[in-house]
Amino acid sequence: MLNERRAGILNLVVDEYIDTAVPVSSRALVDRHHLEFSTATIRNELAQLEEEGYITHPYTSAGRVPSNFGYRFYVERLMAEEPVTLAEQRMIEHQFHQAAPGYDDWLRLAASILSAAVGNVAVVTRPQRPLPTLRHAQLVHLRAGAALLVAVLDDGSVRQRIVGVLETETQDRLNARAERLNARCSDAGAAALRALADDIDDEHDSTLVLDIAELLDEHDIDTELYIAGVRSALEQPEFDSTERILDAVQHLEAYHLRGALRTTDAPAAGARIVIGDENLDEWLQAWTVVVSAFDGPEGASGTVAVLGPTRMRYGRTIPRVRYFSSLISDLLQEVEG
Amino acid sequence: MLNERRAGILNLVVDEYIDTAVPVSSRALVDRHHLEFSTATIRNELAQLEEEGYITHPYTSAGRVPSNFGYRFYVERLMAEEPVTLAEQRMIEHQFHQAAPGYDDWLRLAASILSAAVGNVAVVTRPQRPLPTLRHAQLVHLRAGAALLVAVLDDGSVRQRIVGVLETETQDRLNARAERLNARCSDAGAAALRALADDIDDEHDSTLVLDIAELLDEHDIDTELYIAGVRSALEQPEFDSTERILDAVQHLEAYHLRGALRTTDAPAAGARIVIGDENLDEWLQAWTVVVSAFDGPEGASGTVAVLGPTRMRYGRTIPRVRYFSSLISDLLQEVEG
DNA sequence: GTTAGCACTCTCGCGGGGAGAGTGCTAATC
DNA sequence: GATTAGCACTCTCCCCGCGAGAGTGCTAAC
Repeated sequence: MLNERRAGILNLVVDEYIDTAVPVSSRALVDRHHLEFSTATIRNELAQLEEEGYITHPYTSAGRVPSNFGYRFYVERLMAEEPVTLAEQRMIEHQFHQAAPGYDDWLRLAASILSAAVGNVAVVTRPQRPLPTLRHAQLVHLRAGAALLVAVLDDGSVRQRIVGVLETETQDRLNARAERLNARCSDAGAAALRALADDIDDEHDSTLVLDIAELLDEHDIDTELYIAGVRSALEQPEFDSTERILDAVQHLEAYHLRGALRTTDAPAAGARIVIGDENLDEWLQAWTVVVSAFDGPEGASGTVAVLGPTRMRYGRTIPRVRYFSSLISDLLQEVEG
Repeated sequence: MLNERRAGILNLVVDEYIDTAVPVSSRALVDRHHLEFSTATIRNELAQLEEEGYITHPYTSAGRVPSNFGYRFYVERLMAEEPVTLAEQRMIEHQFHQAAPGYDDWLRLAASILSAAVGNVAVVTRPQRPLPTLRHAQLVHLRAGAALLVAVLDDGSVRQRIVGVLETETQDRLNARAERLNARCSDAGAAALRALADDIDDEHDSTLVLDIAELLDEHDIDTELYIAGVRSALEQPEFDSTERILDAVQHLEAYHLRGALRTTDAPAAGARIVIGDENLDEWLQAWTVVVSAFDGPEGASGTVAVLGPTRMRYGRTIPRVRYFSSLISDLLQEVEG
């Protein structure tokens, strides 16, 4: 369908457009890449490429712009990847080893370095287990009648809620109660806890167990997200009008991103690329998402993603998302004291 | 200095400008408020007000715009407050009682309702104690040689970091170690922990105690922030150019806001209003911050704030910040089961 | 002290128009 | 048959000018 010359021209068109954000003319192609054909020949080929749906015209006589279909083909067949150089790797790893070890700093750092490297929004999620179990529950006395229930899960995440308790409970009595709960509930998942709750005589203990079960289920809602580089993405020429920026700002909030990342499941190795209208969310139709999963301890997994306009430096972005995904996996493996 | 009529006119100018965002002309004042004087008289008064620094001119022949000094005077002497009506209060309280009790949902909700009520950015911080002490420490086994240290503080906040441990530690042994630490360290502050660490023979326990002390000190860095309403603030006409929006977007990230709120200490009762160049942060020079503190349990305190352009509906914003501040205090007092 | 009147200033929006960039097509060329 | 030169045509973009309109400041009269 696409002979070699035509594919080569498509490649150049996409490269050029990604680089300049300006619709690509036949003249620009010939001049900047010293093609051995005249602009007229190139024009014929461009017309063909348009016919086949790889590129379009913003208006009658302007240069060509890749279509989503064109980007797809480019990503799968044409694109030259720009690998992460050793020097770059060393710089990045250096920054990680300077940060305090811990999810918070590492994941925040990852988002920030990645976004700077690709010039778009980067999002990293904290690793979570699909069906977490309870490691340890705790009750912190707030005041007569109320306590903070803190649950530490087996993937290390922490969830809390305020619960009512007897007016007479002191911190000591709450501790005793918590110990009792831990003895019975440690390592139980939400379903197991619900079953357990029925067998417990003490009414208050039983309610607490149900509370914990609910906390375990809050999974999706509560995923911690680390976002960076909103500004650099919005500086791209596609965001020329204020409404476009405001829309983007609104959607790039944690709440929306969580939903967006949930719909595109991330491959453990390599990266998934979702271009433009391949996205399910409507607001993402003009965006491309490059996403990959990384491994945390105990079967937990997190997500690394980059979001940007469909006109994105794919050749640069994709290897870097892959690299960060495996880098974080490694870091979490090799934590030293 | 400012006779009654002049003050009244200033009041009208500020009201009008806040409402329309258009420089206020003598004609507009006379027509819209049925003044008993002619535009010429008003013009004379406006010229006087300008002389005295309450208002300015964007260019030679345009209407008047309040200066920061004018806003200050308006806020302190002129402004008519728009109290939170009973109906409004009921609606708001209703929403709170529908949410799951807990800092997370409540504070997020507070930010979101407040921002909708005033049409600007709202920020709420989780209540923290100035010098927190340890409630309970915990070690979660990650893998051989590494564990997650989780510290629950007396204000209910949770901090964690990854720490190195002996290769041979199992979860059971980590539990035992944690219990040993809790027995000695409960209710200790950072300073007390540091002193304690010297007396501990076991080298690993001692390191852990120091780790906990560091976690207690992370105070500022780690404040949880709930931000809402960025979009509605940026929709105001002062953000007409894309650079202005991008600058604002960048600065309205959690990282910057934390710094901004730290510099303006919030009064426990009432609200502090910091207008334009009264702000220390440079990027805030075009913003007004209305901030108030609320009480959490155990002497902890949090912050409610609204940020917007200096042209802000002060009469509406200030009572609402006050109201939310006391509402949150109350909610945290009266938690029921 | 107040006001009518007027000259003056500055912005804003609109329309015209020319330059320029590109295309598509046709006819000639290799 | 592929390639190319040439040319007419299209569409955008930007600049410019200009008139309308909004407002002021000032002066002189009330």
